[in-house]
Amino acid sequence: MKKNKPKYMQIIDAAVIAIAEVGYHQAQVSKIAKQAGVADGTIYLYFKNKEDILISLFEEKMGSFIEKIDEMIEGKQTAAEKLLMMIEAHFKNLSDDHHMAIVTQLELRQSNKELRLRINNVLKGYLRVIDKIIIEGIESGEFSSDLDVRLARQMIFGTMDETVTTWVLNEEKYDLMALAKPVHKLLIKGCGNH
Amino acid sequence: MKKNKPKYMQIIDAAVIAIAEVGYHQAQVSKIAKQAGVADGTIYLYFKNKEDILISLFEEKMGSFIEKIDEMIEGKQTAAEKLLMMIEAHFKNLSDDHHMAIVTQLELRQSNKELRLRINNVLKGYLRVIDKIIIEGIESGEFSSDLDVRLARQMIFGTMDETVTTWVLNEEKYDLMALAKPVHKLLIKGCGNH
Amino acid sequence: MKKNKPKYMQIIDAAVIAIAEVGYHQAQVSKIAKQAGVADGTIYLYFKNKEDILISLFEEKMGSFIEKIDEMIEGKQTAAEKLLMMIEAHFKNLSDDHHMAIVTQLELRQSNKELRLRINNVLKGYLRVIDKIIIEGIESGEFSSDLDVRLARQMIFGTMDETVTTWVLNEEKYDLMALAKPVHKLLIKGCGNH
Amino acid sequence: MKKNKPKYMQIIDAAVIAIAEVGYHQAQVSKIAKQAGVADGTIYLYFKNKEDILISLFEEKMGSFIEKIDEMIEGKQTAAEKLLMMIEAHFKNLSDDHHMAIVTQLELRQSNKELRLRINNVLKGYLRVIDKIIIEGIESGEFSSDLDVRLARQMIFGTMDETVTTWVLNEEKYDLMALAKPVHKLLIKGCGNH
DNA sequence: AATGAATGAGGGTTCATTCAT
DNA sequence: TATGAATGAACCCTCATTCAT
Repeated sequence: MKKNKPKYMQIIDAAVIAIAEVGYHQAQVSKIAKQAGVADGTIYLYFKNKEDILISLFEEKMGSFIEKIDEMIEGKQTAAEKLLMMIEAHFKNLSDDHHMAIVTQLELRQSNKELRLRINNVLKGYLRVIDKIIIEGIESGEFSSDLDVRLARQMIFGTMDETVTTWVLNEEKYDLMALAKPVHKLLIKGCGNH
Repeated sequence: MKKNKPKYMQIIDAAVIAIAEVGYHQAQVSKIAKQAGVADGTIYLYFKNKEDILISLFEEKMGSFIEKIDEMIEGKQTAAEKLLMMIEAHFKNLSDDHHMAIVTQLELRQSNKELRLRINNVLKGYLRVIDKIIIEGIESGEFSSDLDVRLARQMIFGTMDETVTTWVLNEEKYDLMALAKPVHKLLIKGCGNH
Repeated sequence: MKKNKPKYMQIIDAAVIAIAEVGYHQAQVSKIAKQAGVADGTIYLYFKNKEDILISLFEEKMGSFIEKIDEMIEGKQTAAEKLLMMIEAHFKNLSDDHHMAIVTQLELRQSNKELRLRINNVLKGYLRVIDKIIIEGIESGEFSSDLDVRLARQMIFGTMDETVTTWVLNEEKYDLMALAKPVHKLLIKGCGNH
Repeated sequence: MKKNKPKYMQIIDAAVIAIAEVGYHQAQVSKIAKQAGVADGTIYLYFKNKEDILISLFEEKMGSFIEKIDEMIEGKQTAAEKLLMMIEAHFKNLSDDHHMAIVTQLELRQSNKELRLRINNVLKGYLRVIDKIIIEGIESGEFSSDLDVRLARQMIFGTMDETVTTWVLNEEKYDLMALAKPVHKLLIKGCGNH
């Protein structure tokens, strides 16, 4: 598999940095190659085209993130605990990687059809995790029984996403992690059973 | 003022259509000009460059939307009613204009610095409206007194935005307006005072 | 005749300034129009196209210069005196009009076929004046009898022109007029009869 | 060094031809590329932009010409002989290369600031050669001791230049080389010591 | 596998010119 | 005559991608 070859990740990591620094369109393939320490042509031994780098990058990083989340959540009992775990993991993940945060929140919002399709495909895995938590919460009685799963998921994801985007746009001037608990409280109340 | 010149709005409307159809990058200036029924050069009598069309388009449409919202909200008594009004207006606005919905939710998420800056500037007006509702809700006792305004705003805007984006990505196959009430209920619960 | 209409000279004078300041290619027609205080379209009531302005400008200014020279020379007796008169007039003419000096020495050296043709046509009148002086000098015995008229003319014109160009390129930092006499002496020696 | 790469000279030679044929402004980069047998983009691997081709072309050709002249002059004893050698070399150089003659005498007289600056820089090398001859002539007593070096240089260069330009404008209908001796005689007389 | 020189399609923008008023 | 809004042809340059080595 491609992913085992060292240059594959080398290029992906270079792309994250290059794209975060100057934006996707400004990040020429030759710039990424230079950053990765490989020749321009080498990029095309590992990626179909420039867009493929962007998508692969997301698939790679997000894929491992979802796996990690899944594991972490297993260990928690209640839906509320699982949700908190997820929010914290989500925030921590992006807090820890400045470049990736920019790429995720800004650069990946490119509006190309194929790009969007493949990104949404990856995101689906994440949304499924959220759905699982919601359904579990409803079944356990933690969450309101008439909660619309799709809407609840949109609220949860939308809120987290908006929170991170705002933080990135504010140049990460404040502590994102500190927002995990209050955001969680807000969402729990929204989903909750009162 | 530019806005009184018929060609100004003519070009903006053409741009909305052209960009919605093929995306911002694929929408050549000449294509927009053709759609508007003007010469290529005419575009540059009204806009500094291509990007300026995109921004102006947003400023124009969003600006008038915010004004409209502001008026509509005036007529409502409680914060909850105002919030519902806003969500409904937000959803209706985009439901009614297929092309604009695509441009707003997808194309405007371009990652160019200046673009983002000017868009955020417009958005601030919208966020202020949301903030006003939240603060009013807190003061009237409708909303929890320990509600963090910024977080609540991020939840409200994030949820609405995510809901519309999902709807657009699903090719508007279902009725967005029907989601206004349940989304409102969800958000009210989240902000609410229990 | 066009030349009697006030706007004709108004535009020409504006063109000299605009072209001297930013160069022919940078001097947009609209800029010249503005400088002249007329509408863009008005230019085309007096000139066929942009290039026609440049040529007309030269024809106009150079034409009257040649006439002037011709008259001044009449009054002089010897060929040497006539030559000095001409050199002094040539240098004075360009010394007195900074903008015109730039246009003549630099901007008019555009390499467009038609432009060159018409400019040469005007120049011919000047060269004829020089030829006349040379022939007179030969006939009177002042100049060498085996002087090649064309070569002598090229020496005279070439030397004057190069002197002015060098002066312009040196940003007119020294007194051009002061060079008239030494240049004259040099040329007389070259043409002279020893 | 760039100059060793075959494509560099290939493009320069193509540019000389293309520019001589249709003029600098009419000579599209794609036309030059085609003439050179390379892709448009290849041009930009060797030149900063279109103007850079024009300047490089001059630097390249003139640079080697000056070197050549310098060597040839070494072998001559008197200043007069050196001057003749230079005039002959100058005329021969342009006689032998029809395209280059056009480019040098007409196209390079473009009035762009940076262009002029860099061209003058190259020319300085040439003017220094002329100065050297003049000074030598004065010191050896061949030339008048009160000769102004700058003026003499302007006469020499101006006369040669004007002679070549006239010849080019007359479509090279006569033998330029045949003028070397008479021009030399004229100039020597001008500089001479009588 | 790796290189990097070469490719060439593609498009935003300028500005001389026109023409309806 | 005069206007100036509108026109649209024309072109340089970038950069993702290829391919001979």
